[in-house]
Amino acid sequence: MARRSDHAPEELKRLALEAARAIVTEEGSRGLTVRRVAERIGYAPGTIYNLFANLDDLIVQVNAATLDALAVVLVEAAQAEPRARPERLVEAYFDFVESRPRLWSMLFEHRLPEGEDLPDWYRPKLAALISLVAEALGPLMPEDSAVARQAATVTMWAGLHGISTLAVSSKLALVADTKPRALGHLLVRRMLG
Amino acid sequence: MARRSDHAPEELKRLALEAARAIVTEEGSRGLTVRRVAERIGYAPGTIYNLFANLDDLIVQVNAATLDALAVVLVEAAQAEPRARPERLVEAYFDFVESRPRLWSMLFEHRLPEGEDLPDWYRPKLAALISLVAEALGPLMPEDSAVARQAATVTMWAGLHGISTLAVSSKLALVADTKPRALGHLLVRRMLG
DNA sequence: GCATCAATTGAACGATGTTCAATTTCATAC
DNA sequence: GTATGAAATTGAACATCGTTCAATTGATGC
Repeated sequence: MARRSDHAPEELKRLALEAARAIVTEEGSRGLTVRRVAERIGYAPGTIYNLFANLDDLIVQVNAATLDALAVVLVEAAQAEPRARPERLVEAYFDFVESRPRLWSMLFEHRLPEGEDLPDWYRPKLAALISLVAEALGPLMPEDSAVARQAATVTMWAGLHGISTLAVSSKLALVADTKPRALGHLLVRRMLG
Repeated sequence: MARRSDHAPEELKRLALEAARAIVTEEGSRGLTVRRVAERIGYAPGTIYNLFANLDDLIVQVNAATLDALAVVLVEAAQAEPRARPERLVEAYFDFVESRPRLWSMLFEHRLPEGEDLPDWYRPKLAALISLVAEALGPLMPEDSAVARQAATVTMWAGLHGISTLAVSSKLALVADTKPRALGHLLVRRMLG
């Protein structure tokens, strides 16, 4: 049984990504295998390789979707009036992380094979996220030059990232009794002067 | 051929950890397998399971050693006169990360199987690191309560962690042309008010 | 020298990512 | 309707992985 026009090729890819997302959500990235994804969508393992170069490619695409979802959430938080934005952004960020801890883990813990780089289409996604925050917080930042504002934004972003990944891997709770979210607010408050 | 008194049991464990460390240093955590470690020390795969519960256990112990090495480096940096400490600590931190990027990656990217926690002896190692920084920077911090100082310290620590892991996975270079180290200094400067 | 015991082995198992020749289905042409 | 060709799908095969464990080996105590 080949060629099922059950699903157009694009549809099939969407199905596979959705299945992968579900597996990671339910049991973490360790449960994500090519065979499980195939089984879940009712195809043979080999079919996955028509849709993705390999398992790493599939993972990167799931991660990209997670990044997109984060962008949506942050865009909304950035609509708030300027002075409320820092709080809103931090809240939105941690709400997102806490609602998808396993997808979040995979997003930042997955490593490509040595020497392989993230695909070119990945960079704009990350850059868009940073720009979003930079523009939302720009009016509130003390620094004058655009370069300095960019540096401050990236630092905040990396800082939030650090807090959330340590929290998700339960390494933060080992050394702090303060909620991750509170540390995030502290960080942003200080970074904005 | 059994019982080689070539190596006492403790010595053998040390050898295995050193072999694992070398493999990760040379080719990253993806190259680390039980069979490769065994081969490298001239034993059969099964022997590794006399020394470690499983591969995850071995990895956690390599990671613990990395953490210990970081502590050594930071202790030295903390000897400086109080006002020079922030700079020195940040420099020492990034020197360390840049000198062992692959060990560093594994330290924070490795995940235990779902539901398994880090061993109990791991917590004090992390806590000691935080205390070290907290005590070194305490005199320079504007906050009054010990709780607030702890929160600020953890935030700095998590922030540096975020910056360095994004840098090591080359995600930072995608969005910032500022050197990670400079972002680290910026973060600490702001966090210390 | 013999028996005991623990360390060590390596074959075996199930599962993994990946490949690819063979098969099956669909669209098209007649 | 049927034949043809292209394309999608299959699933067996391969190498490798983590892990287990009965068998084997070497040292130790008597």
